[in-house]
Order: sequence, then C-alpha cells, then structure tokens
Amino acid sequence: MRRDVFQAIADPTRRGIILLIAFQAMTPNAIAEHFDTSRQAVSKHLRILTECELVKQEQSGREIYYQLNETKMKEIDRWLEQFKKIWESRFNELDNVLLTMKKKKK
Amino acid sequence: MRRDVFQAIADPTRRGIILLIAFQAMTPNAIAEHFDTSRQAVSKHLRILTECELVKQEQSGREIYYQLNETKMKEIDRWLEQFKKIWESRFNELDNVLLTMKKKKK
DNA sequence: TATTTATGAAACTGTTTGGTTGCAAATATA
DNA sequence: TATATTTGCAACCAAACAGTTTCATAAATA
Repeated sequence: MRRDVFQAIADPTRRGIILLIAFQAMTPNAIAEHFDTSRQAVSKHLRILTECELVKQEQSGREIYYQLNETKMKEIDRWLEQFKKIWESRFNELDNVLLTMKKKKK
Repeated sequence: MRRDVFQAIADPTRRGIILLIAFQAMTPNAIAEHFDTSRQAVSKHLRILTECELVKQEQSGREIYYQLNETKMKEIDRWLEQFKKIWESRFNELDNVLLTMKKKKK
C-alpha cells in the first residue's frame, strides 16, 4: 500500500476535500454533502489523507472535525522547488551563452 | 482512464524520471539504466507522462529524446497557489485579531 | 432507557495500475 | 543485404484502488 502525499492528491475527490477544508475544518458528513459520493467513500478518503498526515482530526463530542495540515502541503511545494532551481540555473546558463556571444561580437 | 498531472506524479518512478530529465533530455534506454525496472516499464511511464503532456519527445534517428515540459509542471504550482492565498488571508485575519487585541489593551 | 445521529471499519466488487514477456517496426551497422 | 539496436505496443497478471453495502460503537437526545 503506497501512502504518500503525491498518491493522496492523485485522486480528484481528495483534491476537492483538501480544497474544501482548507477554508475551514469540517466533519465527514458535512464534507460528503459537497460530493457526489457516499459518506463512507469520503470517510475512506479522509483515512488516506490522515494516514499521510495531510489532514488532522479534532474530536468534539461525537463529531470529528478534519482540517488541513499545511506543513504537509508544503512538502509538495518543496518538491516543486527543485525544478524551479534547475530552470533558474538553466536560464543563467543561457544568460552566460548570450553574454559570451556578445563578447565575441565586440 | 484518468490521465492528469496529479495522477502522473503519484508514481515514485515517474517522479524520478521527471527529476532525471529535468536536467537534460534523455532516451528511454538511458533513463531505464537509472532505475531498478525494465526498459518496457519505463517506456510505459514515459507514455503516461507524454499523454498528460508532462514530457515532450524529440526524435533523432532511431533515438527519441524525452524532455520535461515545464509549462505543465507549473500547473501543479498553480494548484498550490490557491492554498497559499487561503493561508495568507488567514494570517491576515490573525493579524487583525492581534491588532484588535492590542487596541483593546490600550 | 430507547432512539437517533455521527462515525469508522470490514467485506465484497469492478476497475485501474505497474509490472512482465513477447513481438513488430524502424534505424544503424557489419 | 543480413544483423544488431532502439523503441513502442499488445497481452497478460497480481496488487492496489475507489466505491458500495453492512455492521459496530459511541455520543446526543427524546
């Protein structure tokens, strides 16, 4: 069973859940109302999101409020950062090439 | 068959391929050498990455060079942007709360 | 206390996934 | 031209996935 952030956000319903609770913590029932699927299916998604620590639970009586764990979301951002760095350095290389060409022109 | 960027980056081998070719375009054989899997499996991953436009092909004789499509990578970044905005506005709210508290103190 | 409500979990099902093996097509090379 | 190399693709398989139905548990409420 693969269970990491990237596998978690692969499912469109889970991305929907993430976006929904990003605004405010919600209970499974309230979340399920926003999707065209059963409460149990949402519950399973929440379990997956919990397992990879993308969401946190907060019990209040018999209700459980799920909220987004921003720290874990930043993991995705960090992964993207790598590429930004690669692209930046590539642009710098391009700059150098252009600079060399300019020099040769002189 | 779901085929979007998020589904594409869900697989760890595909994330590896993406990172690998981010530095420089490579052929399937060369890519496969970096992973503990068959050339055909890599070929399948490349097909998926191509279908969701995360990579571009460039034929050179019988060799095909695969390179990353940066534009599509930015789609992931845009998705993350939403959350950054939500969090920022939440921090601003927090600022307001703190500001109000300060005023009350006076 | 009996009933309703909120939730998670187990069992089952059809579909998707990631991998393998084998083959065909096209290009390079002897 | 015959052979080797590079590649994609189809068929097949076991595992994982997303969903459903059903049930158990715990808290709220009548």
